[in-house]
Amino acid sequence: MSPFDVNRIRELGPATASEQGELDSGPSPCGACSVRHLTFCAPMAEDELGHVSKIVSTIELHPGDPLFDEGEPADNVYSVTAGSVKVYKLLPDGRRQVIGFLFSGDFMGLAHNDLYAYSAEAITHSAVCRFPRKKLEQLLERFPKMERRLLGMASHELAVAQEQMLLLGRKTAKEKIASFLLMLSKRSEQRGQSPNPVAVPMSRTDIGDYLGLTTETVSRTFTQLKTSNLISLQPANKVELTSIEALREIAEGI
Amino acid sequence: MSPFDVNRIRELGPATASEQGELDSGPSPCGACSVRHLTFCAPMAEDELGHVSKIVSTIELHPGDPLFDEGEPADNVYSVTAGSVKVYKLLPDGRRQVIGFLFSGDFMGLAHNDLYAYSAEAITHSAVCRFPRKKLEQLLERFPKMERRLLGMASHELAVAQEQMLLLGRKTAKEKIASFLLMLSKRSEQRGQSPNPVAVPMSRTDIGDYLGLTTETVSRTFTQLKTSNLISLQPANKVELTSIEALREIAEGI
DNA sequence: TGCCTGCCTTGATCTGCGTCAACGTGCCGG
DNA sequence: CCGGCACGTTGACGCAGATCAAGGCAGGCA
Repeated sequence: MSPFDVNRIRELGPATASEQGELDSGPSPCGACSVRHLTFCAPMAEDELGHVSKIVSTIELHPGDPLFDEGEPADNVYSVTAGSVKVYKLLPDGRRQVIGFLFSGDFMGLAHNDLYAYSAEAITHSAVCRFPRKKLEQLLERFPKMERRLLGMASHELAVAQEQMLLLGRKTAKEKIASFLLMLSKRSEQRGQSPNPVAVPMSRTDIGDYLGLTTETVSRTFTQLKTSNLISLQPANKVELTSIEALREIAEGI
Repeated sequence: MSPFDVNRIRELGPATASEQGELDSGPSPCGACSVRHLTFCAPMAEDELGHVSKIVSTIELHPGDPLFDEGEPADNVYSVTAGSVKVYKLLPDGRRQVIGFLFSGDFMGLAHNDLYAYSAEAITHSAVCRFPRKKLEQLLERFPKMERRLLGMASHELAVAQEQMLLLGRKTAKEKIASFLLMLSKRSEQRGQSPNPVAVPMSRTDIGDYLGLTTETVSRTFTQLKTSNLISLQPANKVELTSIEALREIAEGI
């Protein structure tokens, strides 16, 4: 049975998902959350988790399900506990920029004004925890260590965003794809999942919109890396990185 | 006398600079800091500023002066109090991405690991406050409201970075330049300086490295906007935005 | 005053990636 | 089992912006 099987999700209590990052659901006993160490809830002590459980609700998402849209009132903050979510911005004529792929532990919706600055949509079968913004702010006020954790995560996000600016502004298509695969692999490893072969759950279009390329160029570049024996495409959207070192050199423009 | 005249800086006490954003310097009586409302020190009460003054030192920078380099130990956090600073990342072969232009109130150096993720260098004659990281962390622990302010500023930075990803990944040269000028104008206004004509203190090369373009393309695009009577170039690196509305439509890709 | 140097502008040409088009492939429902 | 549809791949061609090259212009200095 796949860890993402819907029936299994229904069977699971909210926090019994294994370290593979499966779905939480149900009325949120945070105490059993298997990915808590990855989230902004990490610094909370066991006996404080009740305060978190009290304000959180869990949401199950299926591929393509929207979570919120750019411009809506930012009433909630979300934390991904399983699966994968993409966040993106649109131009009026439909041009799209994916600004991030989110996995277990990542949060979204921390708006600096009162509107979401981007839209969010599930890529795979996923689970997220929803925190009403006002209540979360009260919680942060009471638990500064949680606020500190959030600041640490935000400044990490910022560093990731800056790295992405370098990629978008100055790297070639080949360098972009190599960087992207290495990033996915590294993040997969950080979550305790296989870094190689790495799961690539998003479509070519999503990848293109993340890297500032078209789907055709993404496809051609995958083919090129495959032909150079740097990667090999495997079933179920897995990609094997045949030579991580060579990929790293390409990614850095060496 | 120009507000950036070196002699004037020497004359100024550290906090007597006017609302125009002139240079602070000297042994930092934060109480007189004219841009405090823009910085992460904003939430501190008058009678708490001594704690800040005690750990801060002010630094004067001349055009081209480096402040720190990518990869160095991130021992300090900096807050810009006057002038303009650029932060950038390099690829091994010298390709450069400017990831931000900083003005009064902006901070830098909040690294998520222990190394700076980018380099910083003064564009114009500038002043920055230096906070030893460890001591700042102690201060944040004691004053959660300061940490909250920093979180707010970091999440604002994040939103700006995401907007920049949209620009880098999906906008044309003309849209990039229009967006850039409007951003400079807006930020100038936020600091209480003239939004129009707007000061453009950075070189064409810096602009290109910020927008993912070459200097030639930046120059040509300025010429094109000038020819279309949307902007006019004025002395002292000022640019008048002749039709903000038209520029906004271009910037949004309408 | 005149030279030098750094920055900006402009022109000619090239090219990486986008665009347009066709086709392959796998999944799902009837 | 078959048709339809979404997604991925491949090919031919075009173009926005890069590259290469040549001046222009203003400020600093002897």
